[in-house]
Amino acid sequence: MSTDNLDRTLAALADPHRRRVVDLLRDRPRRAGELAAAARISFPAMSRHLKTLRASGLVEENRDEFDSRVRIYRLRNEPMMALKKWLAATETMWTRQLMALKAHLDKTKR
Amino acid sequence: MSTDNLDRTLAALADPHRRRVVDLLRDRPRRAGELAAAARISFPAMSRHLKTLRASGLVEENRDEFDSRVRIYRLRNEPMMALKKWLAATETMWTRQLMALKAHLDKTKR
DNA sequence: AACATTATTATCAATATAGTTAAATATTTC
DNA sequence: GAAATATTTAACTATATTGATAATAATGTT
Repeated sequence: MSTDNLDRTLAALADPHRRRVVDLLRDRPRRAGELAAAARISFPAMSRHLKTLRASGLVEENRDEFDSRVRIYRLRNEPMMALKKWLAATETMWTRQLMALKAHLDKTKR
Repeated sequence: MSTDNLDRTLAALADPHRRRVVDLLRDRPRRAGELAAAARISFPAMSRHLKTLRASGLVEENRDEFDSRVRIYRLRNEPMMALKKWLAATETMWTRQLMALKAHLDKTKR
């Protein structure tokens, strides 16, 4: 089965460390090293998680304007919006079912 | 890092076959065999995917009322709602940032 | 230029995931 | 009760993921 963008978003979010990163980036953009320290894993491990997150489009990277050794990661909202949209479809289903149930009950009552 | 419920939900949804199942179950509850056929994978493979989905709480299983050999799977909404809630937190962030930007622009204009 | 800092890529071992076929379980049908 | 049906569990293989340490790359500092 082909792996579309939503798949990669969900796969990226499935890992606890990566979800932690997303949660941290919600507050503000942060440097790679800061994220590694916060997640209590090695720099290389975090680096690969960030790569995964970047590939999914969930985060973007920019060099610090004063020290280009430093890479600042920040959240992108597009993948989240896509996920939200997919979730909305599920909700539509529930609404539909509730309406069907209501219709049924109304009919039975008659 | 501990694997909480949201992690398991996301991990379950990360697999394309399992997302396909969720999409199929949106229409209506279906039997295990029907899902395997629709996803073009073997019964055992589907069975394990369903087990994963059940463990995450995304689906529930019930025997068919007329033929108890048949197992009917249907969607549960609770994990989806939890996911939606988590997503909402991210959106809050964007709103906050936009408001901050607006405040900044207002100040600069003055 | 030499050294320090920030982060990534390479390599390897451990673990997890997913698929397949064969066997087992439970239930219905004849 | 023997055969058929629906599904799961077992056993095994192939592939992917993740983490750690060592090596590399790029930039900044003295």
